[in-house]
Amino acid sequence: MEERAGSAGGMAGQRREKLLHAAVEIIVERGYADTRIADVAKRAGTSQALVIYYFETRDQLLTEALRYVEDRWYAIATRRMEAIDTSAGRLEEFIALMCLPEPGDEPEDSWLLYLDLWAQSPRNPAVAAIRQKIDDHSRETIRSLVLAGQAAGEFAAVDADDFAVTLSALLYGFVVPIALEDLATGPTQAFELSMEYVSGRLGFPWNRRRARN
Amino acid sequence: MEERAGSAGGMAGQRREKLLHAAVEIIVERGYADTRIADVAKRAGTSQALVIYYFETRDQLLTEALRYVEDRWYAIATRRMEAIDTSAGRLEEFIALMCLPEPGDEPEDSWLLYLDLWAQSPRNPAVAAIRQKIDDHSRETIRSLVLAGQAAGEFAAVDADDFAVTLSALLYGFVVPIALEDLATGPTQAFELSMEYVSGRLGFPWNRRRARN
DNA sequence: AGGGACTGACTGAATGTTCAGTCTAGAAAC
DNA sequence: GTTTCTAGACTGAACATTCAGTCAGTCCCT
Repeated sequence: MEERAGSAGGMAGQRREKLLHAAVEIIVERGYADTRIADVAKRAGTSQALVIYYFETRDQLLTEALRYVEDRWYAIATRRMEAIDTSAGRLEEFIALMCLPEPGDEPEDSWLLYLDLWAQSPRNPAVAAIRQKIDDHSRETIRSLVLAGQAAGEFAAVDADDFAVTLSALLYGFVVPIALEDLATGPTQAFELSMEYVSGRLGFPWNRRRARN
Repeated sequence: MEERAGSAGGMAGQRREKLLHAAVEIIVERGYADTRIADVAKRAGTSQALVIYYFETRDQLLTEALRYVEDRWYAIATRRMEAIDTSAGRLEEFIALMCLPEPGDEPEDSWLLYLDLWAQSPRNPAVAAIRQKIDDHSRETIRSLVLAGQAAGEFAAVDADDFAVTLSALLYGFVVPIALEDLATGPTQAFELSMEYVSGRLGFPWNRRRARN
């Protein structure tokens, strides 16, 4: 153990984040319902009691872990999209982020987390709130992208709300087979079919390029 | 390890089905992971030991319950679709069955089951197989409907496979908010947006009617 | 009588949470 | 500058409960 814990804030904050990171890993491996405090503690190299010391209850640990993932995902997504200047390009990036797993992905980016998120939602209000926020965020991202693209003359005049609801559903529908590695609907196919729908509906040109390393 | 207990006998068969029915109810109420043998036994009015007597393990009980639901759903769907004579009408019925919950619905028709099905799939091969079968079945249903409609001149010439994959994803994407009663994407909206996509893509006329008794 | 359907009582293995402290770093007191 | 004190970080060991699965035996039909 190199570091001593004393200094207020700094050390404790790091410890907290390490626990969250460990929790996410275990959730992906064992599933939300089968994630034990003991597993998380062992993965983080500490005691069970410490986990409770930081999070009070198992439930709070797990829900905070989900929030942690969600916040990180959108932070990355926002940064990546802002680096692109056309609405069509941004929308394509958004779709790629959802459909195409990337080589250096952390386990915490696994879509498996979303399946657990959905399954826990009906009986866990805290989880349900996280899911609602993610879904709203997704729809709003698409909606504002469409409006911006229409204002810039890139996109045809479709109802932005209806389009957002539909595309969001389509993408989450693809999340299931992608997360479960269903051979019948691979990431590339999901990406291309999504782009075909989007470009067709919004009336901008798009052709299968992007080998996505 | 022989055959399952009394799969042929009258009384035993009924008992078995009652247990499955109870299991489905409990899964919908408490969630797959939190479904206890004791809950199922109590709901069915028998003892825990009897449940094990019929199903050997908790896992077999739960996976068989999922199979039971799936079989019943498709039996009903097939019957309903066969009562309609146009491909467009059949497709509409299929979409309605997926999007619009009906008044007299048994709890076992709840889409909540699907969320659990997906969440269990990554770590439970038996569940994964059921999910795969359901998904394949869904895609194949759509695909053959499209081919039939094209042969009859009802539908435009789209790639039936791509269309099936896309529509299947869209519908399952709508299943999430419908099951979770997300106000942002209600059943009626999901149905109408799905039909708009389908009619637009396949090139047949459709207008918002159907009050769905 | 015999066999299948069925049960109450039990067990052993988890597992979330509590608890009674230990240890350390720095502040306060001297 | 040394000692004392304090608060927070952290832990090992229990505790209390929950559950899947076992077992010895009962009931009932033929």
